[in-house]
Amino acid sequence: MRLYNQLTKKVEKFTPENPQNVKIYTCGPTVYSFAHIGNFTSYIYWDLLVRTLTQSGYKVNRVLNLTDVGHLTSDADDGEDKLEKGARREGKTVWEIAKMYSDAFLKDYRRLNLVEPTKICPATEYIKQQQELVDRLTANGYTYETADGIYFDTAKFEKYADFARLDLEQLKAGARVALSSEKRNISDFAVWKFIKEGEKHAMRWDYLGRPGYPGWHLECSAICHAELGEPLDIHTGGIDHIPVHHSNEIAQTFGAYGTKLANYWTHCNFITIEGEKVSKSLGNTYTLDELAVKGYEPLDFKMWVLQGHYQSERNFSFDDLDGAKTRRLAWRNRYALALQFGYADHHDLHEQILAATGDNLNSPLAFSIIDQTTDLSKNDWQLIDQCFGLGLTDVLEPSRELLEMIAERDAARTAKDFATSDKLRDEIQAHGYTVLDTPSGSRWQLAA
RNA sequence: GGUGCUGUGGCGGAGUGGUUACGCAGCGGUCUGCAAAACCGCGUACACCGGUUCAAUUCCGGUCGGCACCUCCA
Repeated sequence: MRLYNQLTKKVEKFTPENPQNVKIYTCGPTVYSFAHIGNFTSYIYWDLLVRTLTQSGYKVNRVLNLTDVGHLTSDADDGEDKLEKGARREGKTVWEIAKMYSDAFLKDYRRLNLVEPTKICPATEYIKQQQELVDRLTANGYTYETADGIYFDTAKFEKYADFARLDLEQLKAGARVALSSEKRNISDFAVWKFIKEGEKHAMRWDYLGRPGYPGWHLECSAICHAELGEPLDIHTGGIDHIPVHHSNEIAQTFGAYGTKLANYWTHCNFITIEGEKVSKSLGNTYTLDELAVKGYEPLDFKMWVLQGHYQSERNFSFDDLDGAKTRRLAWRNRYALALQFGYADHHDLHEQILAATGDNLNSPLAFSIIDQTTDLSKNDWQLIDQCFGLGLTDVLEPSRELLEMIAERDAARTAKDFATSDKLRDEIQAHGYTVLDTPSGSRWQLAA
């Protein structure tokens, strides 16, 4: 198994600390609105990662967090809390908002046939651990206090800029957010925010004798420490996390525990939609439900995602999605034929697929192998489903009545009674199946 | 301004110093009562300019594009 590692900026051989307990942490969603296809792109690629590791014989122990704590929409002091905003918009409490969107996320997660994490951790269930982390940072001399919170002093962690190759001087020049007057360095970040008297903030916890809430980077370090322990084998996320979120996680964990957070850091690229960046304000993104309305199953979308490589920029378009949908239907029908013809197993298929996916998750190459191998067996397709989770083998076989109808049509056709034969074919089609006439008799397929 | 990624046939998308990627769409053929499917075949792709080399889409240098992140974001 080879994997790109952001720590070294190159593809490396993957060697876990313990093959029987490969520790993976995935930065999860902030649950303040419905997750869209851009969000799910990353979880689909991490599903591929987990499946590839499992297929390679590793035992995966994976934690996914849910950011259900409200955080500021920007670093500016007057920024608005996303959950609070969502709650006001929908006339619900912040807790109801978090619950509702967490449930929606997990429902979509399952619709995409994504392997369940070993544990899913809502950040609000780890407040004590986050406070303890701040305690340790303070005890170790990494923090300072301002009027609005407790900040991490990034100047105290000399390797801060290395991970993202940040140029802190230049960052200052190009920053689009004004430097808070009390921050010592442009890259310093809040680990704990105070709630001022009279300030509305529904989610609040007492800390150091006053109400407040955790900074938005804190939860990942705290949950990793509590649930997995450092070093993790792999920490995943989107490329947007590299410069800020993950740099901060690394700094916090080192500051609190003196340890390396993870051995491998891997990030997926962002997709654009019809040539534009995914943006909620542009309203150019889609949820799985919105795709379903247009006639695409969640797994058709997953097929589209896996046709590309996780590190490349993809542009989503419906023309492309049509292609992925067609290809997936063709695969399901190849499975249907495998059921009816009973092809022999291809014993080297597993090895061939792993040679591709094990090489930095090259799913497009794996797919080409599947297309080039004819007459795949039932078992082969089941293996492919284990590798990619595309729901190819949950094909619903025709009922006994339908099979009889197919046989009846075949008989009519052999007797050259084409009127009856064609009528039966239409009826069968109405039930969602297409009939194929092969030299060895009629076979069924799923209708498009 | 900084950092990183990227430029492959109609579209998407792997890969490689010299031999078919693959998929979708299209075209032709075999088969077929018709249709469908399946199978076979077809398109003279690798941004541009130099360099290295017997040979470069593949390595090196430069030019010109495109994109993302640096702000909550996967």
